[in-house]
Amino acid sequence: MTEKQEKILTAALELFAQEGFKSTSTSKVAKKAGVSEGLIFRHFENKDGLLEAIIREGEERAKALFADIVLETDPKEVIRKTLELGKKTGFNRESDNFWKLQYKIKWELEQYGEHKMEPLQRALTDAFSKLGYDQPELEAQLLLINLDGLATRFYLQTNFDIEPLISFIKSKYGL
Amino acid sequence: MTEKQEKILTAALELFAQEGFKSTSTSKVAKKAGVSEGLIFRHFENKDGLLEAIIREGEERAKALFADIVLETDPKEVIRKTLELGKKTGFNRESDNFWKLQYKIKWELEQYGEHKMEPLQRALTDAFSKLGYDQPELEAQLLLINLDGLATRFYLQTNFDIEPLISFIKSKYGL
Amino acid sequence: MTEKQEKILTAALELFAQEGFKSTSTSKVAKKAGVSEGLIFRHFENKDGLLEAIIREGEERAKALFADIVLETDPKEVIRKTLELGKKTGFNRESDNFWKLQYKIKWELEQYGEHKMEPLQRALTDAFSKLGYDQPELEAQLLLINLDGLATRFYLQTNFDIEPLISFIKSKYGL
Amino acid sequence: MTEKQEKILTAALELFAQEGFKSTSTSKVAKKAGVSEGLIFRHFENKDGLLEAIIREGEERAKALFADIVLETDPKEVIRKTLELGKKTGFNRESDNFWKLQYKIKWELEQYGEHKMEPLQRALTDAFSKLGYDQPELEAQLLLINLDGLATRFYLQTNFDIEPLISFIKSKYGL
DNA sequence: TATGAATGAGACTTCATTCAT
DNA sequence: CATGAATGAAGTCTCATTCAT
Repeated sequence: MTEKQEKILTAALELFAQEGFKSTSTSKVAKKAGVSEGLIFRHFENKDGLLEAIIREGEERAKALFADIVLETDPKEVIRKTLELGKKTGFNRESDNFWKLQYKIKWELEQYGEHKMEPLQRALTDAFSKLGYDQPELEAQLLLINLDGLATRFYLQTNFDIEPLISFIKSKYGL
Repeated sequence: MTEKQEKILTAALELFAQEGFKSTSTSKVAKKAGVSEGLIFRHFENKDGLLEAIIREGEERAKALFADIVLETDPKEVIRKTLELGKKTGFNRESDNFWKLQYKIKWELEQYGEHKMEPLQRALTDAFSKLGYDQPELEAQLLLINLDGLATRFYLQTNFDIEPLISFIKSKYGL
Repeated sequence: MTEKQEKILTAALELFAQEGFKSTSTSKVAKKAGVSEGLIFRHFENKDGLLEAIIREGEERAKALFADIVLETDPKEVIRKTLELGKKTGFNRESDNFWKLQYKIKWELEQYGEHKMEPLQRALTDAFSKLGYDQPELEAQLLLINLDGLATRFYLQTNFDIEPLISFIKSKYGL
Repeated sequence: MTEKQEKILTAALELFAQEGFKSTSTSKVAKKAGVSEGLIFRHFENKDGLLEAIIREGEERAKALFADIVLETDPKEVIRKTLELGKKTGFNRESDNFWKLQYKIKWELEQYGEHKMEPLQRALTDAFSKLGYDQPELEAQLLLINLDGLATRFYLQTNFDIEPLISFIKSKYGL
C-alpha cells in the first residue's frame, strides 16, 4: 500500500461517510487526496473497488475490535465491553467517519453485514447464558439491535448525547 | 393531486426505496410511472421536490399513525401499540417501500427527523412515568432506539424474523 | 427519424469512413452534426448503436442495389450490372463514404457480411450456369472476390484508375 | 534487437492483428509481452513507433518473399509462385497474424502500400508479356487485385476455403 | 536497461432540467 | 396538462506517455 493509495482511501472514506457513496464523485476524491483521478482506477480498478477496499478494511477493524470481547471469559465483562465498543472507536473525528460509513453504506448496498457480527453475537449469547438469563439468544440479539439503534441516532441526530443512554442500558444489565 | 401525480409519486417511492435517491434517475421514475419525464418537473419542480413530497407524505402518515397512540390513556397500551407500530404498517410489500424509504433516506439526507417522533416520545415518557419507572424519559428514548434498530434489521437483513423479538421486548415490559 | 438524427448519422458516416470507428470520438460526431453529444446517446443508445444504425442502413441500400441485378434474366446483363455496381454508387463523394465505410468496417468488426452478398452470388452462379461456364459457382465467387479487391484498391490507393480494369474484366466475359 | 524488444513486437503484432491498432492499449501489449509498459516507450518511442516497426518488418518479409518470384525466369512459374504466396505464408497461425495485420492496417492507415508491390507487379507484367497476353500490365494488376480480394475473404470470412479458388484461378492461366 | 507509479487529456456515458409543440 | 427532443454539465473510466527509482 503506497502512500498515495492511503491518501485516496482516507479521502474516499471521509467523503463517502459525509456525502454518501453515490454522491461522491471520483474527481472529488482525487482532489481531496491530492492525486490525479486516474490513479484511483489504477489502484482500485473502479469506484466500487474503492468502496470494497474500505469495506474490507472495515471488516478487518471490526474483527480486531471484537477480538478483545470474544476472548473475554467474564460474562459481565463481555456485555460491558460490547456496550463500550463505541467509546473505543467512534468518539473522535477520525474514526467517526470510518464507522459512520459502515452504517451508512449498509443502506446503499442493501445488505446487512451479518457475518461480521456473528462472533460477537455468539459471545454475547454465551455470556447471557452464563448469567442465567432465560433467553440468552434473544438477549444477545436485542443488545446488538440496541447498538444499531444507538448508532443510527449517534450518527444522524446532531447533539445526540449517547452517554446517559449507555449508562442506562448498563444499569439494566446490572453493570 | 391528479392521477398522474399519484403515479409519479408511487413510482418514485418504490424506486427511491429500492435503489436509493441518488441512484434513481428521473427518467426511470417517468418510465415506471408511464409518464413523460417533463411532467415530473411540471408537478414537482425538480428531483428534490419529488423527494420532499414523499417525505411530507411520510410525515402525514406518521402523524396519523401516532395519533392513535398519543390519544391512548392506558400506559401499557401506549407501549404495546408503539411496539406494534410495525405490524400496522410495514408488513406488506406496498407500505414496506414507504417506511423503508423513510429510514433509508435519513442516511442520504444526513438528518434524523427528530421532530416527527416527539409526540410519540412524550406519550411514552408519560406512560413510563405513570407505570412508576425510575427514569421514564430514558426508558422512552430507549424504546424508540430499539425500534430504530429493529427497522434497520428488518429492512436490511433478509430473512430477519422480527416477531420473536417484538414479543420478547413486550415481555420485558410485562405485556 | 428526426432531422437531428439524420444529421448525426451523416456526420458519423463521414467520420467513421474517413478516420475509422475507434478513432472517431462521439464528441467529434456531435460537433460535426451541430448537436449536443448527449443526443447521440438518446437516439442510438451508445457508440456501437450508432455504428449499427449505419450498418443496417448499409444493408438496406445493398439490398436495394442488388434487387435490380437479382431480377435480371439476361445472364450477360447480370454480370455486366454486377461489374458496374461501383458506377452506380461509389463515384461521388457522398456515397463514397458510405461504401468505403462498409468495407473499412469489416476489418474493425472482424466479420465479413457474407449473408448480404448471398442473393448476388446466387444470381451470378445462375448466370454463369446459363452461359455454359464449367464451374459457375467458382466463377461467381471469383467475380465477387475481384470486386472486393477492386474496392480495396479504389478506396485506399489514391489515384487508382478503376475504369480500365472494369473494362478489362468485362472483356474477359465477352461484354 | 534484444529479447524483450522481440517479445514486445510479437505481442503487439498479435494484438494489433486481432483487435486493431486503436483498440489495443500499450498496457495490454506490455502485459502480453511480460514487460513493463515503460519499456515500450524506451524502445519504440511511442505507440506509432511500435506500429512502424511492425510495418517495416512487414516490408522486409514481403521483400524476402517476393525475391524468389522476381528472380524467376520462367513466366509460368512467376504466376504460379505468385498465386502460391499465401501457401508460403498465411497458412499457419503465427504468420497469419502477421499478414492479416498488413491487410488490416491498410484501412486504419488509409494508405495502400503500393511501392511494396511494385517489383512483383513488374515481374508479373513481364511474365504475361512473355506469354503473349494482350494486355500484360492489366493482367498483372488484375492478378494482384485478385489476391487482395482473396486475402479479404481469407482473413475475414470464417471457414472460407481458399484452396479451390486458387486452383481455379491457376487453371485459368493454364497452370 | 527496466520498472511501474503517476499524470492529464480525452473517451464514452448519464442525467437533471428546459422548452417547443 | 402533457410530451419527448434537446442540452450541458458532470460522472466514470481509459490510455499514451513521463519520470523517479
